[in-house]
Amino acid sequence: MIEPADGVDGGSNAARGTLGTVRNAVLLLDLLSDGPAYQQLTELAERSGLSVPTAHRLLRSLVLAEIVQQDARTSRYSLGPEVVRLAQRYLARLPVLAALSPYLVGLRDILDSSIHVALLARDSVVYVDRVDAREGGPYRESHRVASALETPAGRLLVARAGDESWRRCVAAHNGRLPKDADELRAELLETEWLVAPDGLTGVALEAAVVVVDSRGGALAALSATLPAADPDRSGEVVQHLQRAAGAAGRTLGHG
Amino acid sequence: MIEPADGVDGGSNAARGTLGTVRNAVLLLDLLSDGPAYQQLTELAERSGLSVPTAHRLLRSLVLAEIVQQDARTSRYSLGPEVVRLAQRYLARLPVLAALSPYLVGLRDILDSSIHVALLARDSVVYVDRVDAREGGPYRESHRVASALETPAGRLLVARAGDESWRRCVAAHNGRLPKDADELRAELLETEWLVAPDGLTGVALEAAVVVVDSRGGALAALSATLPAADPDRSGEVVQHLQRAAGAAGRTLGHG
DNA sequence: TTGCACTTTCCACATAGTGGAAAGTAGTGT
DNA sequence: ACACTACTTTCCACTATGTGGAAAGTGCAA
Repeated sequence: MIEPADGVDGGSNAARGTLGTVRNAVLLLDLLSDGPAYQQLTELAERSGLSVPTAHRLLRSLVLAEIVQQDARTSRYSLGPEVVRLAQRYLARLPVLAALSPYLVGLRDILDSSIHVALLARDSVVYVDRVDAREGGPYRESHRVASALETPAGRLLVARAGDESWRRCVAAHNGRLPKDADELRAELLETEWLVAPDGLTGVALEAAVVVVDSRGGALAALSATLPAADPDRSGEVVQHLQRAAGAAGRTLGHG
Repeated sequence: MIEPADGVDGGSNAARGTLGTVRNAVLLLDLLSDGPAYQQLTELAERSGLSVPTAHRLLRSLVLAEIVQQDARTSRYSLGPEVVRLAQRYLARLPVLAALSPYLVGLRDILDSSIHVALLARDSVVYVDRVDAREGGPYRESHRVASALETPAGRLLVARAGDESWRRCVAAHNGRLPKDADELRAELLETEWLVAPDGLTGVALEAAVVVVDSRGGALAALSATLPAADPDRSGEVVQHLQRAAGAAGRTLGHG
């Protein structure tokens, strides 16, 4: 009996005609992206529900491709540098980023704040591009990944993503939501912008807007982190962000 | 007979005990990272040497995991957003980046240039972190990936990587090398820094140094792009870069 | 040394992945 | 409108390929 990584068999299985080996491999990658950077084989096997030899073979195959790294000392496994190359090539050819890029430095100079570009990936917001403010704050989190509902940029994006994405994000969100999920989503779909305290520092404010293509799909979020919490500037900041996001969206022909 | 994606069988095969399905899946990811963003199934099948149904199954499995995206209109395939999430989580936990991050803004302010952090991934340099200069030049290439020998940062890194990495990079480099490969490597191992015209614009200069851990392994490269080509400043720039790289390296306990 | 906990290899079994061929789907030109 | 082409997707029998249990290897600690 095999039946890997699937709670209940039968039923309407969306994964029909899909390779179990690939499913298990990405399951391991998922586990490696959680928790500590380097993890033990036996724990990965247990968490994934795979037998130890199977997990070992999968990891070895991924190590050969440099998708996964194995520490020579402890023989623990972690993600490898090849995922960075793949991601970078993806981002380098992503039209939204190219469209936004020319505006970022100008925005920073006008708004005197750090500017970020965020994408939605599964149930996470990832901050993929940034232009740092003139005076850096005490902390600089360079490769931020957060649960989608945790940040303004993420909230705007996930509300505009598909229904399934929304449900996944609500389920994955461990913090408590201020109101009913559907109601929150309706509210998020109303506003064009969002200002909220930065989840990390708590004192700074993050103002976010979305970039939509010609068909109205939300492709990315553009956000500014105001160094001090002076809410009076929010209006001005949002206005500038919206102008840039609109201009960028207009240069995107067909999404 | 199966024998997928392996020119000659027999011999000392390093891939023994390795899953063909995983090998083929990452082969497709590799192909997707080359050439146009969206590619056809048949061409991917041909380029990979896999049969069309097999390539289709693999891609479908990867799409299910959002490692790969399929355009609803053209049904062509491209890399998907999940690779970005994985890469970001890898980078967020990479000690070198955390060690370098605090110095970047200061370097930009002193040197009045854009600061970059680059890693080596297979045979490519990827520029994974950046702090943009006060006055942005005309172009801003946000997610740069280049053949390792093309840029100063890459050259320094690959010379210090393993022998096999060096060979791979020399083989992958399509431009022509100024001298014999081994001689070039010896030279690169001598210098602590490198200044060369920026491969992209041609006019700007890129100055690079490496960050080494306590055991002398090269973990990353730190580089500055000088807006105008005034070589007199190179000495000063390199000095500041080295100071930051040294300080960062010292905070890294055991690599 | 013994003991423990983890990683890696071995091997027989049958599951799960394979390729050819056929069916479905768009897009194009006449 | 039609047939024609080019590509994507599904079907199916075959067996190559991936699987899990058990055993061997490795390293660290007492």
